[in-house]
Amino acid sequence: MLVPPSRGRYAKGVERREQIIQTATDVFATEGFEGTALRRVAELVGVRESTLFHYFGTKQELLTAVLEERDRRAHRDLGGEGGDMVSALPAVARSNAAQPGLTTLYAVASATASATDHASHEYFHNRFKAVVDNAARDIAARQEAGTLRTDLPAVVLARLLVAASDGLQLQWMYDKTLDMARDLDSLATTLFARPAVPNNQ
Amino acid sequence: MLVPPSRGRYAKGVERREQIIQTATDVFATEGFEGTALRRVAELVGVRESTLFHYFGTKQELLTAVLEERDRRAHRDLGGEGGDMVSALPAVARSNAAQPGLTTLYAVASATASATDHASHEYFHNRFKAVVDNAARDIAARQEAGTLRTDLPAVVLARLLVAASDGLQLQWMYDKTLDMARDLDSLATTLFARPAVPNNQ
DNA sequence: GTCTATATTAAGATAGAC
DNA sequence: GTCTATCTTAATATAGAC
Repeated sequence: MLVPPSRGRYAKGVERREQIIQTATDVFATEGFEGTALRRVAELVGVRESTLFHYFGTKQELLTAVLEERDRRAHRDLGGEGGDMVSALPAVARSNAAQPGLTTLYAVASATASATDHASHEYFHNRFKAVVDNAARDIAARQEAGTLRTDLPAVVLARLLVAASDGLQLQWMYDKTLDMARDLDSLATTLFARPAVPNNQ
Repeated sequence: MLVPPSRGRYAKGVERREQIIQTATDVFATEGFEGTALRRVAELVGVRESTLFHYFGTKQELLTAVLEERDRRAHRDLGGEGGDMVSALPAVARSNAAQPGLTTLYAVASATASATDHASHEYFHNRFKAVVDNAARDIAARQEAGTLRTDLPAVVLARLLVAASDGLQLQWMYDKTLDMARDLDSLATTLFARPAVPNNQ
């Protein structure tokens, strides 16, 4: 990311890299992160532990790669760029509900990495900024189009939308019968709706 | 709990118990939970480690006691029972922002304890239920009083309010310049406001 | 003042990190 | 394999009921 390799990665390396991330995703999602030794991941991939460290210098770095890959997939699955985030969040929630292990992994990591010296701190810091900014851009566009309330700044609505998303996820982790997508949809469509001009009082 | 003590706790024991919780609160809030040995807490209290284990069977149990005491205090500081939760949350947020360590401790623990076999799982499960129920009761009362929108069920609004609260806290952990209280106030007063009856369109 | 539950500690087993 | 932190067990000191 910082220094591009002078020769580029060999095809085999790229593939192995993906394979490790995929396996680590499964293992971390199933057995947790803290409690799991990289040995498990290495065994399932069919390589030595040292091979893992060749690709990812530390266990935390591998975790960050897993989370980044999750982001990339979510992004891909929900169609391209920044647009339409308000209506996309319920779908994201539905997808997350279908992957309890991975979703919990994200939640735990996001809370744990808040210490500034934590290895994944920068990742989450940037992620929150990017997600809120994206949402704000989308919301601002809708406000200009007249389909969203304008009595609060787009950034505030964006923060609240993202916050509700993460907060509902936490509640869902303790009660899997909760329908995050439904509640988020209520927020996005009903609460964010443009209030009618008052006719009296 | 199962067998009630035949004689009850001595005054000395009650006091020491409180002292341990207070010290553990400071230590965990400052140095974290995972990374901290109970030895540190014992030293600061001025007792042996085994004394800690006499009062709290496990480290997790001590953590749960710390979190419960935090709840009790927050409850006390904001005046009595369930009422007025909607307008109280911004104040809670302000109070939390003034205690970054303790707030982070709660956030990390709440995400970590979601596994059903985790020692603090039941505590958080009950807590979420109680907090959302309280909020829902308050919101329902305001809906009947005509001061809150009625186009969404009280429970949904309650879940969203609590979710926004926890979610904003997470964002704040990565950007301490965020004003959680202000955003929460916008949610509670503006978004939850009763929409006017439309006059046209 | 005696008695026994509770408070405290000492010593060591176990498990996990490095 | 070594080291450190968590937890157990058992034994001693002390508070407070009677």
